[in-house]
Amino acid sequence: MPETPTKRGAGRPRTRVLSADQIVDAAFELARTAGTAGFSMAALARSLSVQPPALYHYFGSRGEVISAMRGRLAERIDTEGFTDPAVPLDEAVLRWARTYRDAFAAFPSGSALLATTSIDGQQGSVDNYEAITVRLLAEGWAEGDVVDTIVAFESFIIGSALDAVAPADIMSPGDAAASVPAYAAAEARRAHDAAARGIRPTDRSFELGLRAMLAGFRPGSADSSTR
Amino acid sequence: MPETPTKRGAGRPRTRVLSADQIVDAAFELARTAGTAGFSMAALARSLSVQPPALYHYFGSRGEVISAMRGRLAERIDTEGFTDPAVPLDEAVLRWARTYRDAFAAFPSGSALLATTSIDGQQGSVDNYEAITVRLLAEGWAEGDVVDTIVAFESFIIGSALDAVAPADIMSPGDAAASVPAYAAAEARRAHDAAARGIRPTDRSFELGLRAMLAGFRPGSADSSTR
DNA sequence: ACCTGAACACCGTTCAAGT
DNA sequence: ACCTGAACACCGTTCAAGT
Repeated sequence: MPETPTKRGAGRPRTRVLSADQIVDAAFELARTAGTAGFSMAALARSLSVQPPALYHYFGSRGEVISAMRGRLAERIDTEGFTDPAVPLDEAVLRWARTYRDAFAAFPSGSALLATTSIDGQQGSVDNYEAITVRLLAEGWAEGDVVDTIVAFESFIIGSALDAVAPADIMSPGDAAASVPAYAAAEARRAHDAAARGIRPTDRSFELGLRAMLAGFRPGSADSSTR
Repeated sequence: MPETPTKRGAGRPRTRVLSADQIVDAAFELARTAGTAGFSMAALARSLSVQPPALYHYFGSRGEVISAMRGRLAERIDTEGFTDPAVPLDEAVLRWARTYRDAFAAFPSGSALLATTSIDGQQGSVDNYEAITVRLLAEGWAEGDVVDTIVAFESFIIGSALDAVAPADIMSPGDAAASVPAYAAAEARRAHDAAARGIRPTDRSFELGLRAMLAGFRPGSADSSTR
């Protein structure tokens, strides 16, 4: 939807029409309204009332736009609990994991892209990793277990973010309910319990899994599982 | 690459050229060789030496082809441990989770697609859920926790499958190493330890996280975390 | 029924303009 | 420097053919 129907002719405009930040803003808005399938450079350009090639002055490719979106999301992840000794480790992890999942669940295709795109050089992400590493070492983690612990939590968080943006009925047995009575009953119960609590089923799965990982991950817990 | 350069004219061929199974076979081969970006109906048709519209006689859309691939992968997930009382629960979960991750890590874009596509009506998947549900109930799980437990494990597994297909250096601090000394050292240690064990770092993260979840998830463990 | 060929409405990206 | 317009090589999907 062009906000101003004034036709821009060819040539450099007198005043700058775009900015990298503005493009990223519009990209989030587009991802929210158009979804993963509708997320294209052409649609992004339309939402900004410019021609697609104009975007390439600010970003070298579609991938770079997505990478910039990822950087924005990373800013919303709260890792401050790790550097504050007054915050217990469990609490720090809970805050980190919840803000992490929320940030990426807000960008439907973000989780998958995040998970498969290299962090390399993304200064923000790396700073977060440093804070977590320092804290885990202080809590007694073996140096060789620190990154594996972070990756295991991130895998759970990213998988949970994907689940959070999945269709609400993704776990429903549908027409097959009659042939899987125990599962169908458990699934109905889950939906009912979540509704009674005023949350989504996916939210409780996340909290449950997160606490299980917290309970299972203790310093040295890796020793027995090393093969 | 056309295997036979014989030009097929218009009209129904005397003998059937395609089959649904054959298309799915070719789709896996294409996903393997061309990756997510190169996975298109046009490329799939080329690999089968047919024109793209021919595929639509067997599958209604690109999404249906992917759904069929997902069905194939689901067949490779081992849930037999859950129905065999001689197999301890932990062992059953380990087998299930490992075969699950391996199956989807073999199909790069599969994990993200799996996670965001409804299971609804997929008979194979639902049968697996029934077996797991029956076992968890027998082990003392509350009915209201069963599906959340399954979803939490699946979130971890899918996130881990994404990590397994990510670039090997995804956790490397790269140029930022100097500014994050503790993390850089821990990351180098992780890479070194994995190499010494003859495995990939991502494999150990998976095993570590899986065992943490197993240790943390016990019947009734949800009670204290319900909010 | 099962394929080709033509067609439609899209893409991402490049590049020569114009100011 | 920063935009438009034209162009290229692709897409997914539909539909009218042909046998």
